[in-house]
Amino acid sequence: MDDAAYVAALKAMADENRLKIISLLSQGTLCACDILDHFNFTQPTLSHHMRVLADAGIVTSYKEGKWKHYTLSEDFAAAFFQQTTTLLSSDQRCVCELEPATTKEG
Amino acid sequence: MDDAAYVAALKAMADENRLKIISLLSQGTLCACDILDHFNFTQPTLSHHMRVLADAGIVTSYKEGKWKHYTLSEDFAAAFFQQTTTLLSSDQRCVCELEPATTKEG
DNA sequence: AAGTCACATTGATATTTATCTATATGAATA
DNA sequence: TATTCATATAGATAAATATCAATGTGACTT
Repeated sequence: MDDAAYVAALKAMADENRLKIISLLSQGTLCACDILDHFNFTQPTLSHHMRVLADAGIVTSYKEGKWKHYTLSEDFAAAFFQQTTTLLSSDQRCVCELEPATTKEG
Repeated sequence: MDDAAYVAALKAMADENRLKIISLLSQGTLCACDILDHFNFTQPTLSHHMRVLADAGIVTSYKEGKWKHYTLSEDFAAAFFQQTTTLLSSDQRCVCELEPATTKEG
């Protein structure tokens, strides 16, 4: 997981409903319809949230007939902890040495 | 850190610029003007970002004359790791037992 | 083949938010 | 006291996004 993927993961997690989905999936695999039962938003909204989580690499999925099953990514937790540790530890590569994204006018 | 505070922390972290600010502060205390040197956005924008980080409990600050110094919260890292561990572990309190926020019709 | 079920996509809307310019505040300084 | 410096606040704008209703798609069922 690189920095961009870490930001994407944080963005995906930074939503009450998606956090609850992650919490549900930490118990085991669920199909979309079972996840939907725990919420009051509509099916397209769940579809949106699941896509965000999948794009961020937090969940994986497979189809079985009509159903789509979602599982927490095996690697996600370890990679996320790793990146968070790097971020918050003082011995990381020092970002202060990096240039701003574009040059300021002098 | 409760669930609401955890979401707030994730929202605050889910921004490239604020992540970089956190990374800078992991090296030690900095005043706002020193942080600003590493970015190309304006001073009011930094002020906004620092407020978000402070409101989320990620940074603390104190004034010294004209300067405002920012430091990573001492407790934040441990609390964040704790919450993340709880979220991703399968032996958490099962969210699936919780009711949806409002009752569905039917 | 027609219908139903599970899920995805489209297009619209409302809210949030990152950013800016302009200005205010408050402390140091000349 | 007038100025300058560091930071905050206000107000505006543009982009992102969470949500919905409507519809499409693909698989199973009858």
